[in-house]
Amino acid sequence: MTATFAPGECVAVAFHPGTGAAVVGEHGGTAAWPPGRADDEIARLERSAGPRWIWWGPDTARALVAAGVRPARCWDLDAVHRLLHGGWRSGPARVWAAANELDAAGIPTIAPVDLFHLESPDAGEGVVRADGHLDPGWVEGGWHADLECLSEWAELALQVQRAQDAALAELDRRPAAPATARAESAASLLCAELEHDGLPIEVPTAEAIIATYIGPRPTDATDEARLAAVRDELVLRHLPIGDIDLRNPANVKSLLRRAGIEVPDTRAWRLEQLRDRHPIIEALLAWRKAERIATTFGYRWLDEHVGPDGRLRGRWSSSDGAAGRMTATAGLHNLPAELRPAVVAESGRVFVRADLGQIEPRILAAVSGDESLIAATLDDDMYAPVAARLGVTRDIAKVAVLGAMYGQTTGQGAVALRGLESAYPTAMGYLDDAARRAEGGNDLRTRGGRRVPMSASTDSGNDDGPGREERSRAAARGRYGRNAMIQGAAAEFFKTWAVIVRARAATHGAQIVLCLHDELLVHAPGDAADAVRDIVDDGVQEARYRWSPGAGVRFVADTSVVSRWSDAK
DNA sequence: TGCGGCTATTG
DNA sequence: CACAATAGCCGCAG
Repeated sequence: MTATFAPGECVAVAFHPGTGAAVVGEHGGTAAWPPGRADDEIARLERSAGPRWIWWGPDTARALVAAGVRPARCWDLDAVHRLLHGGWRSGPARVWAAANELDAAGIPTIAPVDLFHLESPDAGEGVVRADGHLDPGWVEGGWHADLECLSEWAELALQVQRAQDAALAELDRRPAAPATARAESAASLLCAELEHDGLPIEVPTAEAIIATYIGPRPTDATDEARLAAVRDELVLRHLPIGDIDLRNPANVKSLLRRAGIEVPDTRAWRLEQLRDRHPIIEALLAWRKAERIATTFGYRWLDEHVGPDGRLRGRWSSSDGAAGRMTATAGLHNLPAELRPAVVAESGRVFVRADLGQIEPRILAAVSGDESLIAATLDDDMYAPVAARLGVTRDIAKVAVLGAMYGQTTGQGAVALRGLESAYPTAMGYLDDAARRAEGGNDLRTRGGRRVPMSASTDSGNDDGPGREERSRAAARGRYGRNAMIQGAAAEFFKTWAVIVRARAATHGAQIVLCLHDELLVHAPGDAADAVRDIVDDGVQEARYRWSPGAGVRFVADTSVVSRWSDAK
């Protein structure tokens, strides 16, 4: 039997490669297919109805991408749960509990002994227990015991989606929250694709760059240790004293003391100012650079994370951390600039690279609604009008604005901060308000509706009242909360942009291969370069409208078409 | 073995 | 060295 689904209808899907797939539409249509047919039927439904697929979380997205299905629209219960409730903890049991207003502390777990005879859910009890929680056996794998279970799992997903929909609609003064939930869902799917596709790397080029720091690839562990000792010697020969481990900061301090140099720590920026005091400083800085490559971005890193197809792959999360930025492992978010020449588009393809200009101050203007600051965003360089208004240099204006968003209270920016307060009282008031609430341990919510929990982080352990410790912690919470409102909203804007680009670039055979907080790298067929470039640029304006309809803030992107990542900018 | 401190890299 | 992140090595407690 074949169920029909209306175009754009919400259709929950439970999918497991070994079991098959079950779908349940919001208007009651259902279908289920065994493993052999599931992939094709889902792809067919995607083409015919183009539903908004509802699924429990990233595992389903990964399974679909692995099966070759790349849906256009989705609703990721896990991603929306993290948006609504904050933090990183999620998973079906928590998502279900939150949607049904159950205490997460009451979530049942499987006793360890039961793990050994876990075949199918208890016959006596259904998926929803008497206390309202999901049966842990179902959560741990029972949901894909057979097609019948998949159908029930999909039906439950549909129920959670309705609850989330209602919760989003009730968010006070945040009309963009439902749009943010959709963007966050698509971003989660994008993460599954980023994991699958990887970032194109020219391995011989990467090896050549690594070799300039630490020489050719060691033949074995002994050789590796020998080469490391040779590097150590280049530093230690400047001050031949016994038993110094350069990897131990305390040892380095005493080494420098022999050269008559006393430092509170041995960070590079501090050592750089002491370059002319002793030649060992220069040698030590070079050693640090090489050590970094050897341990973190060397041959082992290449072997572990670059596949035989020349793609660098890491684990992606669509909304980790404080304010919901995307995160990635395997060095995808902190690749040293020196290695970027190794990021090369494949033959016949190009990179369309774009970054959002001055995204955080523009976001500040948008979320605060400060008319004067909004006016400043009309400039390509919004620090210029701010500097003119304050009567300071552009550099001072920039430091002051960034300092206001980070919570800086000392240094050069602090003086100009008073100027900001009188010139842009609405924007500064917005930041101060966020900081005050965070200091008091009150939860925050970003423009797009992401909850930033502060209450959980207020535990101060053993302290005797409001002493210096507690005041310092409160101040740290204030800076954290102040910044989370900006960084979090910027992350929402970025993801909205990214998923628009993802959808439109796909029709040209192009894929996003890197997301970097305010920067996109799209791997596109050479003859689609101009089209994708337009998609990226137009996408910024589309994102501005979707994320914040009606606001007069101008957002800008710097876009270029290159073969090598490092050729941009 | 796990965790905090230090260090380096990025936006 | 403000805000965020990942990741490596070291010393120290258990």
